[in-house]
Amino acid sequence: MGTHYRGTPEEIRVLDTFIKLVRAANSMGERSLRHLSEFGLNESQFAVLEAVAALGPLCQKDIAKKILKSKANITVIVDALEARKLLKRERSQEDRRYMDVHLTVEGRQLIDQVFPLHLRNMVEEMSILTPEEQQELGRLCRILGRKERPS
Amino acid sequence: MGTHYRGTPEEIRVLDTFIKLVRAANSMGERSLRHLSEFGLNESQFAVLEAVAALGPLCQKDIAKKILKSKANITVIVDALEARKLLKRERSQEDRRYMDVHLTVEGRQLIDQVFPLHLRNMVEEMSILTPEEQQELGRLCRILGRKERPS
DNA sequence: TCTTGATGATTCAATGTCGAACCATCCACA
DNA sequence: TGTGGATGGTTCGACATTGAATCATCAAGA
Repeated sequence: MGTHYRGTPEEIRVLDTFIKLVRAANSMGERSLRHLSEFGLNESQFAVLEAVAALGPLCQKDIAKKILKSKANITVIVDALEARKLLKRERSQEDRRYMDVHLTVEGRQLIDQVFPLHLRNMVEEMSILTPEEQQELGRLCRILGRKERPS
Repeated sequence: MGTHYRGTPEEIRVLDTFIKLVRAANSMGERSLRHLSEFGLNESQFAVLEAVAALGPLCQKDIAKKILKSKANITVIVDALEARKLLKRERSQEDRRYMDVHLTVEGRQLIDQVFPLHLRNMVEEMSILTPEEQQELGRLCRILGRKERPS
C-alpha cells in the first residue's frame, strides 16, 4: 500500500542508490559466473586461481584478504583446488606457520584458458558504459568501499 | 610476481571497475548489517520485513523478485519471521496458490524501530559522496544492473 | 632457555542459499 | 466436464561461508 514512512528526499536517494549498487554488483557477478561452471570452477575458486596466477605464490591469509573471504573458507577452497592438482601448498621455509600456495602446470594451463574468456565477458558487460563512465563508477565505488573513512 | 598476462588498458580498467563495484557493495552491505543483529534479524529477514512494510501484503514470489533471492529461500525466511510472529501467511482468496504475506502488529512495531536506524546509518555511510555523486552512481549502476540489454 | 602472547592454518558446528523434484491450484481448451 | 500445461509454494539434498576453538609456530623478553 506504500503507506509506510519512506523518508526524506535525501533518504530516498540514498536507499535508491544503495539498492542499485547491490543489483549492479549482483548482476555483473552472476553474468561472469555463468561461464566458469563449464570449467568446474565456482567464483571463489576462480578468484583464488586468478590471484595466485596474477601475483605469484601467496599465503592463505593474503589470499583471504585479496578475495574477501574468511581464512577458514580459504582452507576449504585451496583443499578443493589442490585435490584437482591446480594448486600446491608448500610450507614456507622462513616461517613454518605460513603455507605458500602456488600454481601447478595444470593450474596455469586452466587459468590461461579461463581468464581470457572471463575478461572478454567482463569487457562486454561493462561496455554498456563509456570508458569515462567506467572510470567515474570506479572512482565513486572506491570512495564508498574504503574501510577507513576520513573523519 | 605479476608476470601473468593482465590485459589491455581497456581490460584492466574493466576489471578494476568491477572489483571496486563489488567491494563497495560488500562494504556498504556489511556496515548496514551490523546494526540489524541487535534485533535478531539477518539481512534477508530485514529485507523481507521492509518490503512488506513498504509495499503492503505481497506473495512470496514477489518478495523473491524484490529481494533477489530464490523462492525456496523465501519460504525459509518467512517461516522464521512467522515463527516470531512478525509476519503472517494467509492463503489468497482469489487464487489459492498464492500466499499473502503481511505484517503483524509486532512486525510493524519492530520495523518501525529498525528501519529509521538503518536509514540513518545508510545516509551516514553514503554521505561521503555528494548528492550529485550519489545520483550519478545510481545512474551508472542502474545501467549495469539491467537484466535486458539493448542489443 | 623458558614462557608468553601473537599469528597462520585447520577443524567443527551452525547458518544461509540454491536448484530440482514435488504438490496444489488455476486456466485454456477440447 | 475433464485434461494438460503453467505457476506458486514447499521439501530436500548439496554446497558455500562463517566464527570460535584449537594446533603449530614464531618472536620477544625474563
